[in-house]
Amino acid sequence: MRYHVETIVRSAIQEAADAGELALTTEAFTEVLNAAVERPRDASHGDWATTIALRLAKELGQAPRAIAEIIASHLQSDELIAAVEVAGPGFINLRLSERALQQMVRDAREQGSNYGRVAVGGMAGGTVSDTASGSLKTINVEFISANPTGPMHVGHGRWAALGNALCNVLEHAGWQVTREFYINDAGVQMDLFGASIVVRYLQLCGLEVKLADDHYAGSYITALAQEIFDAEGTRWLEPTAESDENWETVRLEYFREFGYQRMLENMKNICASLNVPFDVWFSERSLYEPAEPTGGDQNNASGCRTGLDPVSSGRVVDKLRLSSKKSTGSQTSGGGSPLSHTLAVLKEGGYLYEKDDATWFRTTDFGDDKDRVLIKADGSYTYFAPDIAYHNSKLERGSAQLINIWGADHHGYIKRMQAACTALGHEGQPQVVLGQLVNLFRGGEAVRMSKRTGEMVTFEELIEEVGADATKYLMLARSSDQPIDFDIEVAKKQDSSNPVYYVQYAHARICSLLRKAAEQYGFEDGAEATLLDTADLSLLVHPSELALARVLSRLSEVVVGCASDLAPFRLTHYAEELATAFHRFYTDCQVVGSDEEQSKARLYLADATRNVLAVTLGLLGVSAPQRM
RNA sequence: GCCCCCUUAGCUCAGGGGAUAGAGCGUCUGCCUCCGGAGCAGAAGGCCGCAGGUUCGAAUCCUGCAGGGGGCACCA
Repeated sequence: MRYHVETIVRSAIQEAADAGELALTTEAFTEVLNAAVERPRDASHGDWATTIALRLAKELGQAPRAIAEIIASHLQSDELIAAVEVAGPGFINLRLSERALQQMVRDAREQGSNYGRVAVGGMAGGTVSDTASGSLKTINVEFISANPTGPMHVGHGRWAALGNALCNVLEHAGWQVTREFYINDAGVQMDLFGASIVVRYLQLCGLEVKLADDHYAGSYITALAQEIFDAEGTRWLEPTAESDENWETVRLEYFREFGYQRMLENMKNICASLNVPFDVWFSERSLYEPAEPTGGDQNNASGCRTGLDPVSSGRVVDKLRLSSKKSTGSQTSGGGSPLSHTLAVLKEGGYLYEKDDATWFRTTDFGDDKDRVLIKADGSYTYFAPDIAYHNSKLERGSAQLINIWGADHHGYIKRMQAACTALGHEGQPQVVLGQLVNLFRGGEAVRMSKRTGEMVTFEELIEEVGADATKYLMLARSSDQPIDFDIEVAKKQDSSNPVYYVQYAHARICSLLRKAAEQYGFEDGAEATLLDTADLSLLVHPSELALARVLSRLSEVVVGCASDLAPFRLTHYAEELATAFHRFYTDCQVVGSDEEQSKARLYLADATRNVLAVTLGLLGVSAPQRM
C-alpha cells in the first residue's frame, strides 16, 4: 500500500511537470524519485502524508504551500484515495477510501499466518545492500550461547526472547534464518567447573576441602555432586586397584562431562519449553577436531553435540591443549581442524606475528585499539582464536549475514571480531545486537545477584514464578539497548498493569465472540468460515471499524521496520495498539445480535483482528490463548 | 584516561529530520437491564539533562559539557 501511494504521488508530480506547472531541475527530480510517504503522527491528518513540497520549495524557488496545491490538484483520481488535503506549511495528506480499508480487512483475514509477510528480504541493519541477489538472503542469528558451566540466568532469558523474536521477524521479512547456539565447552572454565564439582563431592564424602577462589560456588554445583554421590557413592573418593596414575584426571573429566551434559540438557529443555527453537547447537570442541572428510555440510544439530561420548571428547580437548603447548613456533595443531584451518588462512594473509612467545593477530589493521593474542605463551589458545574459527564456520556454511546477540559487557569484543571477519574476507560481519542487562527487583527491592557466591535467581526460576509469556513479553517490550528493571512482583500481576494480558485478553475476547456467534447462528464445524466469506465488508464504515482496519493494515510495515533495525520490541507496541483498537471497536459496535449482515461483517473484522493478533503474538513468541 | 549505551509526564518507557511531543502505570471523573469490565471514555500532569552548531524545519543529526549504567586480559 505504501508503495502504491508513493507511485501515485510521483506520477502526480510528473503530471504537473508535464503540464508545465512545475519546473523540475535535475536535483529536484532526484528528490521526486525519492519522494516517500510517511504515516502522520496524528491520525487525524490522514493515512499517509508526503513532505515533498517542503523539500522542493528551495530548489524550485516557490512557496511550499503553492507547490503542494499544484501537486494535490493532480492527485484526485484514484479509487483508493478518498481525500487529498494540503495542510500546515505544505504537507500533502492523503486519506484512504473506505473501500481501500475494507480490502485490507479482507487481506488480514484471508492471508492467515502469512499476513504481513514481506517477500523481498528486508534490509537487516541497513548494511545489507539492496541488491536483491538471492545469496544475500541467508542470515545466521547466534544468541544466548550461555556457558554450559551453570544455569541460564535472567540475562540469558532476555537474549532468548529477543533472539527468537528477531528470528521470527526476519523470517517474516523474507530472510532465510539459521538459529544458532554456540556452546563454549572447550575452555579452562570447563575444568574449573569439573573441579568445583569434585570439591563438593569430596565434601559430601566427608573430606575437609575448600573451593578455590576461581571455582564455581553455586548451589547447583553441590546438587550435581550430590547426584553423583547418590548414584556412585564414594567410588570416586580414592583410586581403585584398576586405576592408573592419571586417575585424578579421569575423575575430573568424568565429573566435568557429567555436569556439562546436565547443564546442556537443562538449557535445551528450557529453550524447548519456551518454544525457542535452534537449528544448530554448535560445540566449540568441534573446532579442534579434524574436519569431516565427507565434504557434506557439517550439520551440527546431529553431528556436533548429540551422541557425543563425554569422556572421550574431553580427552581430545586435553590432548590438543597439550600438543599445542609443546608445539614450538607453529601454531597449528590437530591438523585439519577448523581452528587450524582458520589460523592458517590468517597466517597466509600476513595478519599474524610472534611476540613474547605468543602468537598475535594484528587486529589494529582493521581499526581495533590493540593487537590481540591468539595463542598464549604457554601454548594454549585464548577464547578469541576458536571464536574466529567459529565465525568462519558460520560464514562458510553459507550465511551471507551474521548477527550476534551479546550482552552489553561484550561490547569491547565487537571490534576485534569484526576485524577477524574482515581479514577472512567478510567486512562488516558480524552485526552485533548489544543487549543491556536485566536488573531483578522484587516489590521494589533489588534482588542481590552474586556470581561469586552463586546466589542468584535463575531464568528457570523466574519463568516458573512469573510465567513464560509474561516473562518473554516484558523482556521484549523494551529496546535492547535499554536496561530492564524487571520487578517480579509487578510481572506476576495478572491485571491491566501488565500489557501482555491486555493483548492476550483481546485475543481471548475475540475467540469468545466467535464462539458466541457460532452458538447464536448455530454454525456447524467449519460453517462459520464459509459464512464469513460471504460477508459484505462495505458495511464496515463506523469510525471505530475503520480505525481498526487501519491498524490491521500496518503489520507489514512494522515487520519491515523491526527487521531492518533489528528491534523486535516495536512489535509489542503494535500489539498493544491493535488490542486497543479492537477493544474500542468492541465497545462502540455491537457484533453479535445486530442486524445479520452487519453482524457478519463485524464478525469478519473481529476474525481478521484475531488473525493479526495471533500472527503478532506468534512473532513475539508469546501464546495467543483462546480463553484466559 | 579511552570506548559503548542512556538522560522525554510523579513512575516505567515510545518517538528510524517534519504539523499541537505520545502510551501504559499511578491520581481524579464518568460508562454494565445488552457480545468476557483483564474493557471503554475523559481530566490533570512536560524549559524533551545543559550549551552551541547543521537545516526551510531538531526530542531526533553533529560537537562540547554534566549526570547514570556497562566495558577496556596472554579470562571465558
